[in-house]
Amino acid sequence: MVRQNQPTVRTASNKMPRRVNTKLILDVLRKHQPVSRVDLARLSGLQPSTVSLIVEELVHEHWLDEGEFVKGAMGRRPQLLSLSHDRCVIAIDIHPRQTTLAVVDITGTIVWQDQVESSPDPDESVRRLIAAVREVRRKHSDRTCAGIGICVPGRTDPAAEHLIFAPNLHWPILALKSRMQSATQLPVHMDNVANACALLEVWQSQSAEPHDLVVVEVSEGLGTGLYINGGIARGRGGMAGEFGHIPVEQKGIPCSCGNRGCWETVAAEPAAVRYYREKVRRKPLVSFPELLNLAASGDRDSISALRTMARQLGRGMQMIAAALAPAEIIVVGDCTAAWAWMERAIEQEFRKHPLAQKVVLRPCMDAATARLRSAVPLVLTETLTGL
Amino acid sequence: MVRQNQPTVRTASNKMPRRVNTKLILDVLRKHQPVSRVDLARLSGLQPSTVSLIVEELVHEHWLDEGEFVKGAMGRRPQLLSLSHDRCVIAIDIHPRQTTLAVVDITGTIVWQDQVESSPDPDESVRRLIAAVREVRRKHSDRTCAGIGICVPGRTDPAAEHLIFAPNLHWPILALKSRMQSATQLPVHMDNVANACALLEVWQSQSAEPHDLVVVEVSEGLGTGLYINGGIARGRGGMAGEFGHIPVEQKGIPCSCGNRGCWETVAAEPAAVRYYREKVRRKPLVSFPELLNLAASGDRDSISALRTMARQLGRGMQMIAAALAPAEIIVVGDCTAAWAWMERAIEQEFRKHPLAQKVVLRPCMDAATARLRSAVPLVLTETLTGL
DNA sequence: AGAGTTAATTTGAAGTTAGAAAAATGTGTG
DNA sequence: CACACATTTTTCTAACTTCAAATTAACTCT
Repeated sequence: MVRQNQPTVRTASNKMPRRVNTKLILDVLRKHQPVSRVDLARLSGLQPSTVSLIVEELVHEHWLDEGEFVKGAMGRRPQLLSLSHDRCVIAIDIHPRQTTLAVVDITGTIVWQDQVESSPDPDESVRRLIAAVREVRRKHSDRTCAGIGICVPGRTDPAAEHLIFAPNLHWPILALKSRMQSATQLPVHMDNVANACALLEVWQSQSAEPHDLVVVEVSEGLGTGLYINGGIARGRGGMAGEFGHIPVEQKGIPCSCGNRGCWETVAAEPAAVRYYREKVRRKPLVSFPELLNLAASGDRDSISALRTMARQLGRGMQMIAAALAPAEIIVVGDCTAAWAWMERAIEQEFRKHPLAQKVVLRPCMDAATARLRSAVPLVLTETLTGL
Repeated sequence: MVRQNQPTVRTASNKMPRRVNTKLILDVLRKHQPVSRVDLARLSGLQPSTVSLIVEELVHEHWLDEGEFVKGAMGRRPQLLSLSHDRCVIAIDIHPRQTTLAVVDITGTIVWQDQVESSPDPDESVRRLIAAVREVRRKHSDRTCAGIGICVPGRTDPAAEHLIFAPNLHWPILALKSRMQSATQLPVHMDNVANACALLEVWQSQSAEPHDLVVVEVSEGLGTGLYINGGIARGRGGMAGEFGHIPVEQKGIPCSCGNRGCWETVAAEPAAVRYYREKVRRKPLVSFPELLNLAASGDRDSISALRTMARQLGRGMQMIAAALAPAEIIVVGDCTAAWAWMERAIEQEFRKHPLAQKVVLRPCMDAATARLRSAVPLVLTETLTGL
């Protein structure tokens, strides 16, 4: 006799096919829009009749817009369908020195964006953020908001309820997600930069079936977002992806994690600053952004420091390539601004490993908007599978 | 106008809920058998009526056996259901020095097993294997065979059609899968030891929802099977899991991959043999099995060599813990016979890493039968989702 | 013997898709 | 300008599903 009563959600009801097929239609549409119903049927493998039913529903719910009739050869003219600019999500990008609020429609277009000033008092910061979101919703009340996507630096807990580790962030965000959720009555999804960017990359990918990819986020620390088997690998306690804390130097310098010689200690921003100071005679105190500026102005020592960092990045990425054989490794972070100087060094070192030959290695372009646009998959991947 | 006609299988028909729920029922049953229909409903979250329909089907197709009526307190007596011993799979375990053929029923019981002698001629070996399978099917024709699961040392190609890398194996198995498939008209699934064992561990797991886990296979080389996000992580070209080829020594000895100082060079069987030879004055040529025997007879030097290997294993597993945060790391291989001597060393080294604290580290017990029993999930995970 | 209890089945309603047929909406042609 | 033909889209029916409620089955207790 079994008495447990777990409210399992693993069961499939007779509504499941509709959920799956709706997601499928939207996926195909995202990659091929604008597209007609027949082509949607051809591309998805569904029957035209089924496509029509689903499309009707989606148009009615403002996911899709019916467009022009295409003048073609013979026969009835197909009507083009596109993702509606009416549906949007609210994006919140929390960055060490600034917080950005934006409205992004489901096509990925940033409709509106602005900074939100944070306060020294974390609680006040959250209040301001909530107020700003309310304001934005009112201003854009003509659009249907699908939810809120929050992109944070640092680690979130398994359920992405709280921010549990955010060294750079000077205001620890306690229960931001739940407070936002109850204040706005919208679905709120929060995740760290690396995971969010990984989701965005998959979302934007043109390939039919998603392949595994890894996002390496370089900042004060080194974080990775692992997209494996159709989802973000979270691991126990949401701690997966700490390649940055794999030791790579036998007698390295101490790391924040308590260990010594972690990859993070030789390949993140502080390491580049350190390399610079070791080179220059009059040891100046420079921040990483300043280092980037120096490099941009042609300063040799700073470029050299960035190259050293790049080599160390490439070296660590060998581990990622060997461990996971992802199709792509994508670098995110301020350092991508210096990609021109780093590319050769990082490539040279990375490709030394026999298992690194076929991995595409590239920077995430336009990182600032990427963090905002990532709110779309952040919200929709769950919203769509959930209903 | 779109002209592509990909025969996509991503669509959901109205039969999909049945597939999903059937799999769910079997999953719950596997973990709680014997169990009644009502309890199945409670545990799965499905309605009793739905459970009855699915159970009826499963009984009819010989997946389930109806058992006794339980004498309980009041009310109509529930009828117990169990996995049928009637359904079985054929397991083929290809091991460096021997190939084992077995009949395993879906409960995991090994019904019959025997060795198949291999020939110096690979082609002849395949023919003998096929003949042996035919013989076994005739002998066990009273059972319904769900398919064939082949467990191989070495790497298979992405579609697991061919064996592409099997250094230890002296007969390269060309197209074993397809030849077996056409010869027997049964679904054939082939995978390497680490992946197969990972699937088995998940299959046997008593926890409700599967957690990520990693199987480390120690033999001549070091291979891993990564179970992440509900499936084996394969990566591009099926090359995921090569933690063994991550460099861990700055100036290590050359590795078969072309690199130097890979984890594999310091923690696999040849490394243990090397450590032994470095210790002993009269350098004797011993194989790893001989080393294990020496250790079993109390020989200090061999035990010391195994301990050194164990420390190196623990060291490399830190990488796995940091990278993936799996709930478990499971060691497979002949060396598990020496676990008594290795455990402390491996634990001590492994737990040094701050991210390795919560990972369960253990050997796979009864590895020989594990390789055979893994044929069940190897065949059924796809068979069940496929229909 | 009858009330109470629990398990399993039956029945009807509602949601889905597939597939065929029909309708809509064009072009080309005599 | 009627009419055949082409192509897209919708309509309609059959077949499957699950769910929820009602019913039946089988047993215990008083």
